[in-house]
This record gives sequence, C-alpha cells and structure tokens, in this order.
Amino acid sequence: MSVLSALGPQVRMRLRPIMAIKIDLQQWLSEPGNDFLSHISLDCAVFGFHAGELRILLLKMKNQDRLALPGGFMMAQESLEEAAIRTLEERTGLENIFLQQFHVFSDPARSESADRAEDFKKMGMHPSKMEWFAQRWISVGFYALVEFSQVNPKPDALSETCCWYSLEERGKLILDHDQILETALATLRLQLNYQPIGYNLLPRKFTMPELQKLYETILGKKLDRRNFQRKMLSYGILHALDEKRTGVAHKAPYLYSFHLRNYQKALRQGLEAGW
Amino acid sequence: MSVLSALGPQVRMRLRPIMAIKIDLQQWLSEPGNDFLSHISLDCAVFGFHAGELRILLLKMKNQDRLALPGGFMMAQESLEEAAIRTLEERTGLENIFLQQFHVFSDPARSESADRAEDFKKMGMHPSKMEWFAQRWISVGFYALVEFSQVNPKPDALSETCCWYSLEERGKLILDHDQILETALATLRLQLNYQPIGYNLLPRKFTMPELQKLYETILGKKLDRRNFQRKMLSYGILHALDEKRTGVAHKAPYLYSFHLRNYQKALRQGLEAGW
DNA sequence: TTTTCAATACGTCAATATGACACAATGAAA
DNA sequence: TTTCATTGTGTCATATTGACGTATTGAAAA
Repeated sequence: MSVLSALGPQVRMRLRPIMAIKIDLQQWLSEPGNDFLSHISLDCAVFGFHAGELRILLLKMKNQDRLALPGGFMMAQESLEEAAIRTLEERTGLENIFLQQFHVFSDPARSESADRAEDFKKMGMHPSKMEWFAQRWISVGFYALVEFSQVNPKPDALSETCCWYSLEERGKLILDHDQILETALATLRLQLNYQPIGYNLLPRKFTMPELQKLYETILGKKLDRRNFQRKMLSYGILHALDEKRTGVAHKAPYLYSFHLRNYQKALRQGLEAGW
Repeated sequence: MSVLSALGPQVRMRLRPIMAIKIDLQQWLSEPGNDFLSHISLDCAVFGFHAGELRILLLKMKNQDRLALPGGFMMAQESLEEAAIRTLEERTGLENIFLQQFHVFSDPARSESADRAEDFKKMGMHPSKMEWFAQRWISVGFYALVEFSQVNPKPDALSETCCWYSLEERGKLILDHDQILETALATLRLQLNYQPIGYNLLPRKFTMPELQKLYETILGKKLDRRNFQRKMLSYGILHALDEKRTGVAHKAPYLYSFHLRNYQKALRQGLEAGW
C-alpha cells in the first residue's frame, strides 16, 4: 500500500455518495433531540490562497467576539470524512473538497469553555440541546484546501458571519481553535512534499511566481526565484502553457498547470528532499 | 511553534501524571455499567525491533483464531494519549512509552463485526456490556515504539495471549486491524526523518549495522553500508562509544548511542532529504 | 511616443552531496 | 594457523545545490 493511499482520501476524490440530508439548523437548535453521535466532533481549518497570502475561513460566533473554525458532528451512518465534507459543503458551497484529517484534540480541559447558557438561551436553543453542547468533546482536526475564488461562505446556526481572514490579522479564536489552526499549519508544512497542496490551493492556471509565493508562505521563508523554478521544473509535474498572464504590470509571466499524472506519481515518492 | 511540538508528545515525555486506576477486567466484564466514553476507542500498533526484524505486539482473542491490536477506551477525565498510555502500560509493563496518534478510523462498516454474542456469553460478559461492545466505534490509531527486550506482554480480558509477531508471519487480524497496521507502517516510513524512531526502538547502545537494518526494514529497501554510515554520521546525532560489540562472529562493530540533544534538533529540521 | 523600471526568463559556476565501488582490518569459527 | 564473512575507511565521477549575473518584457510614467 502506498503511503498516500494509506493515509486518506486522494485528490478531490469522493469516498462514497454523500447523503443529501439538509438540516434546518435554526429548527434543529430549538428541538430537544438530535441524530448526531455524542462526544465526537470535527473542526476544519479551511485554507485558501489569495493575493499572495494564505487565508483561513472563520465563523464569527453569535453574541461573542471570538472566531471559530467551521465544525460539525457525525451522523449515525457517516464516516468522519463524510461528515467533514457535508459540513464544508454547507459552509462553502463547494463540492469535492480536498481534506485531510491531521490530529485528534482530546484534552479534557478543551471543552471547559466559558458558560454560554445565556447566549444559547437568547438563540432560542432547547435546554436539552444546551446540555448536549456542554458535554465533553473529542474533536478531529481536518485541514481543507479550496480554490479561494470558488467559495461562497455561509455562516452556520451558531454564527453571524463566515468569511476569510488573513493568518496574521485573524482575531482570537474560541476554545483550543488557535492550537488546532497552528497544528494544521505545521501539518501543511510537513506534508508539502506529500500532498497535492499546490494543486488544490491554486486555480487551474497559475504562474511560477504565484506557485513560489505559495511555497514561501507555507514554509515561512524566502526562496530563490531561479533555483525554485529550476527545481520545480525538474520534477516534471508542471505543464508549461503557451499563454502568459496579461493585464499585469511588468513582464508578463508564463502560465502553467499541473500535470496531474506526474504530480501524483511524484508525491507518492515524496518530491524528494526539502527546500 | 515547531512541527514536532505541534504534532504531539515528545520523546518519552509524560503529559501529565496518569491516574493509577487499575481495573479488574474480568470483574468489569461481568458488571453492567462502565466509566468509559461511548463511541470512541483506540488501537495501538506496538512496534519492537528484534533480530533485525520489526515485530508487532498482538493479542490472540478468546474463542477466536483472529489476532488483534491492543486497544482500549477512554475514561471520563483522560486525554486520548493518557488512555493509550494506560492501555499500553497494562499490556507491556512499560512506563513512559513513546506513542503517536496517526489516523482515525471511522468507516461505519468497520464496527459491523461478526456477531460474537455466543463468545461473549461464554466469557461471562454482562448483557448490557455486550450491547455496549456492539455499538459503533470510531477508533483512533496510535503507533508505539518500545524497546523489545524490556516488554512483559500481558493479555487483556478479551484475549488469551499477548505476544510478538514478525510482520510477515502474523496471521489475519480482526475487523479493520490489518488496515490500521498497514497505515501505521506507512506512517512510520513517512515520519522516519521527523520522529525519534531509532531512539525508541533500539537499546541504548547499538551498532551501525543494527541501525541500518532498522532503516532498511522500515523503508523496505537495501541501503549501501558505507553511504549509510557517512550520512548518518554527518548528522552529528550519534555518539561513538569506545566499546565494541563482543561475542559476535566476524569483525566486532563499534557501539554508538544517540546524542539526544542533537538528535531532537536535527529531527526538528527533518533530517533533510530522503534515503 | 519614448523612457523607465520592476519583474520575469534564462544561464553560469563553485561548493557540496550522492551513488557506486575498492581495499584493508578484524576476530570468531573452521 | 587459516578462513572468511563482516566491519572500518577511503576514492572518484556525477548530480544537486546555493548564490548570483544578465538579458528580456511590457505596463506605467514621462
């Protein structure tokens, strides 16, 4: 078994048809019961790349100043991945989202949030649901990579807004979500040579400087322009197009797209060495 | 935050004092209630290295031909890591076990085992406990690295024996444990340059050929003896001892030990490049 | 229109790392 | 005492890396 296939879903590949169950969340909040598994939740760090920056999709919680990663729960017949995809389809409007689980956060102290009973009451939450939210949660962290321009963010029942934040300017997150996000970023760095990260974050056509900026952002360091191009081309995973990017100041850069077949093959080897 | 610190516990480092709760498992089986969280379990791939081979610690299930990874459940106030450590201390007699979570297995079909009601009844299991075992389980996979010679394997309440198997000669495992084990191995390969795998699998003093054999086993390919030594020494993570291994046929090889400080520093960089 | 200039494309070269071997030394077993 | 599989050390051609130089482009400024 290859490393990649052992560790999870492939490039934008659907595991199994998702049940198209749509839940009216406001109504769900006001009812006593629910169909979700107890104790287990998931939180997603959704990354996009825009204007040379990594962006993260965050929810602004109702009656609170804090931001939160989009999260969700598992239904009785779902896998974690299916639950995460369902959650993110609701939040982004996208289908076929690339995601990877990366860590389970299970510190008993992580669920001991401030008492939000008052807020929940204002939101019209049923008492039994408040109890349910107050239980201990073990959360599986996912990171998701999406094409920034394709996303239509939608808040969930507990949040006012859902929008993009730059990593530097993001505010304080709820609970241990800062830690989850930091761990997601560290994982991204670690998996840069093993996962189709460029492919899923960039639009189909992109320039070499754009690809380089993405690598620099994830790795957190400057790379030499000329050496980057040499190495990247040597992998044979890029398809040089005849087009150039127009309407941009200075010399027009060439456009590239990924040679998906070679890319996946190269990732399986691990794009040997580091940067 | 460094990649390592973001991704979990460090080299044989205790997170927090473990509650020294010892459970009489036979009695626990015969009682109705239990203090464990529902739905969430953990399974551990415990690796040792002996006679130039990777070994895996497996349980032979009572009334069954199948083998199983040591597993366990979470108590109300434990983190996953603490639960895994508690489980493995019971199974191996070791303290300060190095372990890493690597994947969550959540396919709804994974819990749909053959009906074992008859077996469970023979074992004196309480009916409510049988129901509890029959629920859907989402299992967090851990791999653990132990020093083979230090382990005192002990079976649990559901198993007859607990002992080492070579990876090739192991029999068929229950449920999806084969997949969990394969994924653990793939993770080990992937993390060889980022985790203190040699340090935790080998005894304190070891020879260069032993270290090489370990790398070859995990990577699944032969390495050149001389190039391996050159590269390994260039990292500066080894401490050359004055002793040689005696009592062995042919030329006596030198002994080495890890220079822990340099080793950890090097791992944080990722022991650049691959083999 | 012409000029400017920041950004891009393409190339060079020394230093380093890698892969593939050769050869001498050792020490238990024959 | 000899044998010989195994270990310690070294060499060399080749590939890769890091650092930097120069020519080209095309929108924006003059």
